[in-house]
Amino acid sequence: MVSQIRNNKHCQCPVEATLEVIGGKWKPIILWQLRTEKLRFSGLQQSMQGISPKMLTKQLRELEEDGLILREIYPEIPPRVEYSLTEFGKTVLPVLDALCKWGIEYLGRECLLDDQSLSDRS
Amino acid sequence: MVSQIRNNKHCQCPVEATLEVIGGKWKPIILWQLRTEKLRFSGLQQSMQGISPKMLTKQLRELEEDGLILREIYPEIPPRVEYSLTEFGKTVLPVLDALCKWGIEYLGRECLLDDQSLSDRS
DNA sequence: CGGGATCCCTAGAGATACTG
DNA sequence: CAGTATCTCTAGGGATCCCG
Repeated sequence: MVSQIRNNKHCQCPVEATLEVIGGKWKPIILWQLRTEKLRFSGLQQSMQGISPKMLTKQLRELEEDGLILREIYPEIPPRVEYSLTEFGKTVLPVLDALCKWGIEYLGRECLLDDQSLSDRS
Repeated sequence: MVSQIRNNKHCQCPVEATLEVIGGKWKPIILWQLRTEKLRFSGLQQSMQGISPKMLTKQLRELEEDGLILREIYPEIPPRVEYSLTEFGKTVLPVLDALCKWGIEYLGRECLLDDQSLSDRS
């Protein structure tokens, strides 16, 4: 798995390296959306208000390159592509969960995403 | 404490809101450096290879504005300013720890910072 | 449907020099 | 010492149009 990770030489700090993989404006949301179900490109685009197709493509390619998500192409007419979390991708969910919990507890942000399945938040 | 947080209207997702506060290239490192000791501006600058004074100032101001760090000014000649974590700032350490651990475990990054005091990493 | 290609454009980072 | 002030410059995001 590790071999699939982009080797960003400028990332020496593991925190920075992690943020390089799961951080940014869109990646946490993408990972969160894929947490429970496979989604198509158009499905993801709809669930992420305001993202352009170019940006969504870029984020998905990077997540795929890092081995977090799987891209399955069905050679149909019209074409269908489904994205899902890999087993490796699932290992970041607890980390996202930690970020989410701190945001809710200390920043008073409500979780606009589906907050039912935060692992064991009371 | 919460009232001290900048109200970024564009941050609805708590994960994004958290990353707004502790994310980026420099903030995790600053918080990490301050974890065990007060540091002066020059001390921080030395421990963070390559950061410009302008950028360091900006990051410190934002962290202060968000209530994570305390800025103490000693009216001496030459002037002395010391930065330290607030109690609120200490609450993010476990989150940083989670990011750090994932980076080390799954990205194979070594912790170049002082990795002794990662809470209870075996 | 699921993108790619192109153009544009500005926020923000670096470098350098200066100051109370 | 602990920062500002100024300038420059480019990576990266939005908008638009096109393609297999």
